Amino acid sequence: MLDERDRQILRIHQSDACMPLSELAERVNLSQAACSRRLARLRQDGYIRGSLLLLNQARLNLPTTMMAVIKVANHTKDWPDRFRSAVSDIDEIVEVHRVTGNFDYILKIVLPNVEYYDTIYKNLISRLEIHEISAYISMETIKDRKSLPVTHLPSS
Amino acid sequence: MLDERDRQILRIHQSDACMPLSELAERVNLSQAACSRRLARLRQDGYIRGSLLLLNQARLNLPTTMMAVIKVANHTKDWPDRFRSAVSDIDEIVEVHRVTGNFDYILKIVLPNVEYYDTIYKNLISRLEIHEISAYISMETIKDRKSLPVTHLPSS
DNA sequence: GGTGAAAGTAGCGCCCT
DNA sequence: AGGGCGCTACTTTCACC
Repeated sequence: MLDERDRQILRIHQSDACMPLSELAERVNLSQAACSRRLARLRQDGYIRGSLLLLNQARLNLPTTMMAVIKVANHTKDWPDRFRSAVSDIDEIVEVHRVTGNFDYILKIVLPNVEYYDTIYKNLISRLEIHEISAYISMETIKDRKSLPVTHLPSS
Repeated sequence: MLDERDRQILRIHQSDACMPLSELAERVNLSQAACSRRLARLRQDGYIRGSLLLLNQARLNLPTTMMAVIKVANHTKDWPDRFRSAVSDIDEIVEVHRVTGNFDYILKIVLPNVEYYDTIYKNLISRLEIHEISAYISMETIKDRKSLPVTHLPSS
């Protein structure tokens, strides 16, 4: 289990993967050696899976975010694999969840503009039998924490 | 504008913020100095906004992901601010979009379990007048690329 | 854009508390 | 389990070509 120090390390380090060990150690009031040991353990135990560079979506000419909900036409045996491979192939689809309730899937899509959605749409319906698909344009991203809360860990 | 090398750098570096310059330079067939100069420029021009540590959601006791859609009861003047501050305060709400169409907001929520959603729900309705809120449990995350496609940039 | 040297870091082992 | 030290190896950065 993790103690408060470990949680602090994850919380602070999470938003800056490139933070030098010296700074991280200082912020959690630990020597570099101790901090390095803890980091190694966190990595070892699978708490830390990797690091990412945070790119500027607008700069990459992807200012538009949309969400789409999909209902499947026929829940055939080969559908899951075909769906998976279709959404995998489309780079602009960044996130896909299979969900309970009156939809089957919820997608997040990033695009150069709203019109470009049509390209994605045509691509999808050309490869899959979709019963219903509705798209929602994000007018404003109110919150987008790329980090996770470190508050639900069982205390040690 | 960016040339193919710059795009390559972003594409490769994106999925590993901690990749040593030596490796990055080698993979794009550039000297370390040249690669470093390009990186500095990309940073300067705002393509790179920062870095993140990718944590293991399950390990953090947050194995459950849900999506929620919300319709506002009354579109009053003070609603946007109150909504923003409510969702900001709730750590488990990781993403919020204000959208067009027959919903007003779409949320992404991470949780220790499905039951915990009730806590979030009660928290939200205690602070806001919500006309309709429906939650969808993610049974399976089919795709979740934390990186962005680097394919829509105007070629130089 | 390439090269080479100089300064700064990380990571490791060690021993001690 | 943490602190402090010294070591080596590596990374970054800066001059210059």
